[in-house]
Amino acid sequence: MATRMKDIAVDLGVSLMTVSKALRNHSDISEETRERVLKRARELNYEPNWIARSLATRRTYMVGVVIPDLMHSFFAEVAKGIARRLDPLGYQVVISNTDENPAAERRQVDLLVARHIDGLIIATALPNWKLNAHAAFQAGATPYVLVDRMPAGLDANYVGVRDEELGEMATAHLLAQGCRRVAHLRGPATANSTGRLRGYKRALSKAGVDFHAEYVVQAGGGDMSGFTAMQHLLSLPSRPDAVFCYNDPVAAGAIQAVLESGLRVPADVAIIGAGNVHYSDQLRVPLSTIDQSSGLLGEEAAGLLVQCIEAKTPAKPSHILIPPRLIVRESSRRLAQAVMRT
Amino acid sequence: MATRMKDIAVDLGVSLMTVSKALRNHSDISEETRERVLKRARELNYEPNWIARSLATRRTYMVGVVIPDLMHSFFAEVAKGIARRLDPLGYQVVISNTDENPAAERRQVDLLVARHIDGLIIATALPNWKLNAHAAFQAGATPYVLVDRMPAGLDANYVGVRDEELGEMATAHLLAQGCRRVAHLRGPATANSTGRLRGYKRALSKAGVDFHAEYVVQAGGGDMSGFTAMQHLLSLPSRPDAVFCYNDPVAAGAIQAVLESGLRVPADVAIIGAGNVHYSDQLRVPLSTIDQSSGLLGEEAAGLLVQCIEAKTPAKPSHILIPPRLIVRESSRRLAQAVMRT
DNA sequence: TGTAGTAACTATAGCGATAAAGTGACTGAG
DNA sequence: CTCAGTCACTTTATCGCTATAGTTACTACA
Repeated sequence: MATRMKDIAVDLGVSLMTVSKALRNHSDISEETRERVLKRARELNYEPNWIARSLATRRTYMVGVVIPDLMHSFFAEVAKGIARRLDPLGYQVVISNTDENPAAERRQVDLLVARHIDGLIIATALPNWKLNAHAAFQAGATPYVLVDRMPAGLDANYVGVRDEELGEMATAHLLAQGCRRVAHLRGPATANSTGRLRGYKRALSKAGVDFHAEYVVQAGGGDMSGFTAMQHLLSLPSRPDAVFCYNDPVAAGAIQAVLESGLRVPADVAIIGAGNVHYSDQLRVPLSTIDQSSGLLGEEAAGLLVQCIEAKTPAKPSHILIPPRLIVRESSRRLAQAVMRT
Repeated sequence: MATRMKDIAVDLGVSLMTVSKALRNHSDISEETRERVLKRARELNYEPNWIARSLATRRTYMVGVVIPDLMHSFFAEVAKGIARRLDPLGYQVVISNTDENPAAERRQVDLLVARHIDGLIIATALPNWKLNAHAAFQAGATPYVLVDRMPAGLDANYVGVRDEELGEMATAHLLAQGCRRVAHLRGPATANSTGRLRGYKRALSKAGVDFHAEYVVQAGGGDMSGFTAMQHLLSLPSRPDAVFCYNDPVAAGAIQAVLESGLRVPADVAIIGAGNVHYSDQLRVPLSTIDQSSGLLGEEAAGLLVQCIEAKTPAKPSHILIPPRLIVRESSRRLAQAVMRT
């Protein structure tokens, strides 16, 4: 069996507590004894049993991460960012997948809270964070931070991208390419999607281009929805010459729809997405996108969460917003100077 | 604070053990008392404290999963398969990323074992599983299962694909398209890569095509390595007209190299990969590939692991091999009948 | 009628740590 | 010389649960 503190204690003829304190650099122990304990611990290959420790301290040094889709490289990158930040601090990251399913999300959150994780980072699939959405949070005060997705009507710790700025940046880029019939495939009814839509409108108005309601079509978030939504746009009497898509998967679906209809990207329809998922540059038409610094997002979320965990008193929710970055590739490049601009 | 068994016990005027047994459906308890306990537990919203339980039972119901790259959708899918199988059994899955780095892998495995996980599933980044590779396994007898990657010189529980069959299938397909100068971008020096290479050779010999050593080039495993390795192949005096790539990322890199050199895929060079990663059909040229049933792989590995965990006596290692499946897309389709063949 | 046997609980010890309070030997100020 | 004040430990009490060994009543059988 593994060595326990007691073994070291008996071995050294001291009390168990002396060992415990020595190992944790407690001030109560003489330099000499500490050395003896540390030495023997190393020799016996002692490893603290964190289960016992957790029971006594009520800390598990585990952090839960709940994301809608592991397969979406954006979230995988967020998760890696989180781990990168938390690993050196001794936290173990536990990732759960919800497949964009609110019920699954609730279940996973409950499971993690029941596991007594110290904190939670969530990219939620819930469009609005109704009271009672996550029962676990009412009772236990497990600290949590939201990333990327900001559900409507909630004030919580949040780390995300400036959505309005993102929408404006993407749209302005398309306008700068000379496109005038710029459409938008918007996402689900979340604060993010609404923010991006606002940015889209603002860019149009700044450029003095009229807003046409039929140019804004709802797409879910996956490539299939992008495909069908794009088909709809293509069927309009006055077909758009550019589309700002809610995210990269939607954009990938949109490109497919355009190509299948016999039109060209970007010559006939310029397209830009958002998220800069890692295969975007290998698509049939390398995809222009707005980078959301997914790794950084994760790191910031982790940092904020640790703050909350270690704070004695629960501070009021804070928001960290990261600026978007335009990445121009082939799918939206119509003018030579566009290359320069980036 | 959360309700404890003791609260229920006092509340009901029975002993703590009665509650404990009742909640675990122990035979020792009368139907009537059990009902009373269950009812009160529900009312008080009791949730067992698994940390305490773990301390007493020496089981955590956590399973570690160590993979080389979360961003690679193949592994993300394996992880999802594992979770799909383990979740209903009450296990929590803890995923760790190693970035293909052997040292990181060792560290992650140690961390997980120190966490007292019940078992481990590893897609290793170690080419050969030297003695002492994972110190954790010498001492503690944490059961583990390897997936996908089979390091050389080891007999352990393993779940993977029939590599030789995979290599033969891919190569035979390219030959069937009429290609005769079929090259192979092989992976690192692992049993998998070697198996695929054997399959490649066998297909050639079965078709009566001579084997040319210069047609086999080492590529790491990522798209960059595929890109440079392909450039090398293109510079050969007798340039290949088809390439079987170790995996999809390598194939994606290879396609890029071919296109950049001004040649066409598949007209000038047909390409096939392996793994069927989820964006393969959205690449510049939709990629033919060999599907490895990644989700199934994960499920099987999880099933095998649970068997090991629950076995009283450690059984001898078993191997589960899954047959590969050919998926023909544009990157290798030269003949009309190829469409029929699939 | 006495002895087993069973059903249904209860009591006692841990699991491997930590927190908080206690103890004895010195030290030093008044 | 005395008494409070450190220093360096040791003791005791949990943390919340489980395993194992009692402990009562009853029931049953010869």
